Amino acid sequence: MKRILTKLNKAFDHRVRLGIMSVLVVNDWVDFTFLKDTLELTDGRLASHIKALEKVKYLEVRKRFVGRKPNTSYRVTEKGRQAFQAHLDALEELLKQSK
Amino acid sequence: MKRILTKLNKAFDHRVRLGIMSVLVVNDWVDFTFLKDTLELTDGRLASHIKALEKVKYLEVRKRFVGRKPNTSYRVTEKGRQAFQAHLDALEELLKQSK
DNA sequence: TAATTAACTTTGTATTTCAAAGTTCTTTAT
DNA sequence: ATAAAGAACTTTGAAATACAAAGTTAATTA
Repeated sequence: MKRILTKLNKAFDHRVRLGIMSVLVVNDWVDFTFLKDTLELTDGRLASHIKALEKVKYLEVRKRFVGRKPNTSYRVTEKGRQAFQAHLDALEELLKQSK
Repeated sequence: MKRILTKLNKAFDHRVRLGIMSVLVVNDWVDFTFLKDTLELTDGRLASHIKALEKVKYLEVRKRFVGRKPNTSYRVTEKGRQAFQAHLDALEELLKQSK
């Protein structure tokens, strides 16, 4: 029960980033539009939260053309997967704490 | 799986507030100093997050003297308890989402 | 040639967070 | 009586974050 809060990752403080991560941990290569539609975000808002996760290397990007359309996809890195799992573990521990 | 993000409560976006709530849901009337020590926060920082939770009526306050010392305690309101539970339920749903 | 689509980026504002210092009230020490 | 200390804040000011709205780029289809 030590240092409860330090184990929670501030990269995941925001619900939009929690949403992005939770979609990405169960799907390999998810594209921008899918995330945008699933999470019901404007493209600017989605882009900025993705950028924050990219910055700490929790996400990687792939840009290509699918048919004739540009397509950008993301997937979680190993580092991101571990960080997210650690965050969830910390959350769980926090919540099952007894008196 | 609809409107995933709207069910997450932004009052609980921050890890300090998650920490406060998780202590309060399992303890009746927790005092300021205990929260401060448990969560390892400065008093200013703790006070400001508590204030945010009070503002939305998730916490109530009791001020009194214990022996000769002033003592301020907090407990979660019914509204707060429900909101927190709803948030945790939403989190769980978010995380168990499948492809 | 014009309009559309995808995926951003930029701009400007508003909100949030924080440390550090200041405050109030009461007790204890000198 | 005066000073110092403790509890629980509040205030201040600065930095970081978040957001909507508008602008951008490159390729595509009408």
